[in-house]
Amino acid sequence: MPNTPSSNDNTPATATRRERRKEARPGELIDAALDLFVEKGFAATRVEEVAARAGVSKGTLFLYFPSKDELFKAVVRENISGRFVEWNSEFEGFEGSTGDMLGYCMNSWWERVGATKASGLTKLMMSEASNFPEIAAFYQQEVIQPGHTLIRRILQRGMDRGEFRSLDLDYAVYSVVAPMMFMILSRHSMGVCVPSNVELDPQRYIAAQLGVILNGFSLRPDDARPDARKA
Amino acid sequence: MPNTPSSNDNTPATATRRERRKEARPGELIDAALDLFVEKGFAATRVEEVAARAGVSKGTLFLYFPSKDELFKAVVRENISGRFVEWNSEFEGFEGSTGDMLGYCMNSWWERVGATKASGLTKLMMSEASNFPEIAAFYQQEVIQPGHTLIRRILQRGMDRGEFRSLDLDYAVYSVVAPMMFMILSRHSMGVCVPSNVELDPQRYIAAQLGVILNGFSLRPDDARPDARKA
Amino acid sequence: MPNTPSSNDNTPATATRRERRKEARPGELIDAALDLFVEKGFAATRVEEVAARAGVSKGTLFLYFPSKDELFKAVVRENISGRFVEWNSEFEGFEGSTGDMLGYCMNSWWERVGATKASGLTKLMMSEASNFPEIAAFYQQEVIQPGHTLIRRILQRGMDRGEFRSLDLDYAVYSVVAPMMFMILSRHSMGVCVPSNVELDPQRYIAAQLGVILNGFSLRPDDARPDARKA
Amino acid sequence: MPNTPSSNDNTPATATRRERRKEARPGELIDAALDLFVEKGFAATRVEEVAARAGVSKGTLFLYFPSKDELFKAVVRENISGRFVEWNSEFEGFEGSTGDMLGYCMNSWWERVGATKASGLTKLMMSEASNFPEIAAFYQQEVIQPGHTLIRRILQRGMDRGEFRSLDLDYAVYSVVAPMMFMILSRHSMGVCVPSNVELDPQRYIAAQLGVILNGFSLRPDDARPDARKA
DNA sequence: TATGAATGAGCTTTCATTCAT
DNA sequence: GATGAATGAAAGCTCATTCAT
Repeated sequence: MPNTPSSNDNTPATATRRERRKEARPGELIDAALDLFVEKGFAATRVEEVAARAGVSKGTLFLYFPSKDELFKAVVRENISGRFVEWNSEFEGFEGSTGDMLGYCMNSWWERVGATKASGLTKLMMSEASNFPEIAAFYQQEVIQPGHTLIRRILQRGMDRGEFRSLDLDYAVYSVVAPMMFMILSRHSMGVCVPSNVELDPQRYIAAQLGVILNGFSLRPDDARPDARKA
Repeated sequence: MPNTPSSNDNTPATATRRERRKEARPGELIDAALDLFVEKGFAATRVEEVAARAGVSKGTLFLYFPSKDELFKAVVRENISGRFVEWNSEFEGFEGSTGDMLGYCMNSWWERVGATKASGLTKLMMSEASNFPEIAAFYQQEVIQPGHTLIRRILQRGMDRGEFRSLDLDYAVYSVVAPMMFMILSRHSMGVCVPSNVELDPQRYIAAQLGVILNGFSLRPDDARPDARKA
Repeated sequence: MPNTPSSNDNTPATATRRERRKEARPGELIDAALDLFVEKGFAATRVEEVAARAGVSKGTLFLYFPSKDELFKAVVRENISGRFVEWNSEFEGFEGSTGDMLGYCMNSWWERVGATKASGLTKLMMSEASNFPEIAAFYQQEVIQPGHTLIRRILQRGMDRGEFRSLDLDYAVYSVVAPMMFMILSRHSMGVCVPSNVELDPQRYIAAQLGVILNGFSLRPDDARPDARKA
Repeated sequence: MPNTPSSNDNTPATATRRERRKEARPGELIDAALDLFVEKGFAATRVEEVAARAGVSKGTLFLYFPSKDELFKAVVRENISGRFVEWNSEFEGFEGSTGDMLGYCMNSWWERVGATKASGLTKLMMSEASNFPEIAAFYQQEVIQPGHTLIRRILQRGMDRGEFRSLDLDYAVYSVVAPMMFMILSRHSMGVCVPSNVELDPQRYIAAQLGVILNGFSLRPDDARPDARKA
């Protein structure tokens, strides 16, 4: 609220340094944790390191997060699952073609997650999910489910509006998801996905995948009739 | 098999049973380790388990591999060896349409890799590569490069024969690779890829992805005069 | 109670509310601590809980008691104060048989101590005494000594009046004390005294013990010529 | 088996030092643990101390006992619950009067448990049971239950044989148990039970309690008739 | 005086690695 | 060569105690 500076005049200037610290702490810890989790993985990151990077002691971390698990969940919430409300509402208000919509969706996902440190969390889950079932369940519920639901709704919209051909929805979702996941992996897995000395250009990569997908989803001349009657 | 000594005639007669045992040890340990690393991940696998599964003691394992890290490296090196010779020669002799070829390729990859223990190796690399840079480089050279080259050649063939539209080859490859990698992940990562209580059916999955891809690669009516109207 | 100032007239008018508060603090903390120490033991009670129950912050507790240990000592000291004056005077005036007297004594002890929070103090001493030698000495002087003396006097009265047989007084005292202590333990020690799913009924328990004790103290026919035949 | 030295001749003298250590380890650890648990309590004893006192490292302790809890259980089994088979069989074979039997029982309990370090375990349970429910349940099952059952059987025998009067068994048990527990407490609780400068003499204490109890259990002249017909 | 954020020693348990036998 | 007993560094978490405000 940069345009309502006077409205805070009654907030005492006495908000002490300590109080300000206290409010900032969770965020500082989450930032530090994101860095380290992404860099070293969940198991290999020691809470003491996280605390140290945030400039506090081990005990202080546990003042704000009751366990390492909860710290991780907070990191995920802050960096990924929190985004879905925004995306969902963008979907609701979108006016253009479903193809544009899908493109917008993939590109903005890339900007807000894929290109950021947050994408490291996805990689991390792939590596360590099986060792931390509770975290895996959380991630699955907070990230995977909403993501799938959103994409499903987009594809459904395309079919409803006659823009896409009739799709096996349960599986078509993965035509969108797989390239994105793959992109993340390629950025975090030391060339285990992509030939060395190749650096994928995200924009071009997304454009290419989108091109194939949209062409793949589109009505073929012969599809005109069979689907027409479906409605 | 102490009672079938003659069946081993091709082994030098000078190799006593003990020596043969000794030579077999590393292989047995590597097999056991592959199973366990794939099943539980690198960190969660205890060397004692590996030794036990190979039927030796913990100490013995360290006789053959100086550390757990080295054991891991041996596992990967041992299991990657010319996996592409066969496929390449099949490509040379293939007669049908490039669409069929791609379908054959994906399905046979599934049968020979995706559905087998070998896919565990892929998963292993994705999870652990960043901790073993040398191994990642090795894997990338022995597996990633040849794989990409093969798919590239297929797509090129499709374009050359006028079956596929003009593709950005560097990126189109991933339309094929990504869904396959994703499939492996979903099978090895405890549902961090796929919503819980959904079990992907490989055949249906591959069929669906192939459907989208081939449609996506295909010439559109307007493509006849390639890219003319795109602008 | 800001609106009932006159009701406190007997408090010196010079004591401001804040000062009164301040004087009450230690007592409130000690009460809270007694409850919690009894309920959960010394080690398992967190000072923060004590402070919370007393309605102050952790820091405030340390303003009044320099350490958890000192808090414990204060709890015991504060709760032991001339618990035996009353009983002693009742003993002086008692008119009935010594058997009735003992029964009265045990039952009233149960009502006034055993069944109340005060028994928690006894339990506390039994559990923690060895960690607080000075306190143990204090308790022993203020509680154990007077208690023993009282019971001794009762038994002596019984012998003097020919109601009880000749007893080894130093040890007979424990026939009375032991069952009472045991009762307290059984009520505070999670069934380490009494088989699970058994809940002792105090009245019945006391009646049973008293029955055995009185029968045990009573003159036997042969006791007429005391101890004569024992050899 | 000091009289069968030659029977061990076939044991190879090659039982290495290491092997001998290995067999002795659990016992050494249990002994060390008993000492420390009794001296400092369960919670306050660190496993590292136990290991150190047994002359091994922390890790070694966990080679033999999977957790601190299990170590404690082993200590209890070794020092208390193991005794009940012996006691029970002694009960079966006992020929004398039930009074003698009870006396024998109390005295031998004193010798084998009460007078030994093992009695510290009982004190420990009273202090810490509520903080370690699993251990409390174990103790209750392995020690309290069998003890009560044994005493019950003795009292029942006395009643069956017309030696004891009709007793409220559920509560009479405590006439035996309470004095014993009390004795233990007095030895471990720094004079919280017994006046200072009094050192209870166990033999005399037990004799005195037994005297009162047996007299208390015995048939009174008037009991002769009513109980006589009960049979 | 009162607060409560911050600290850090201390505890149990795990497991790769060593080495005497 | 093979064993497996022994080691000890680490790691997550708790809580009495301190001290800036």
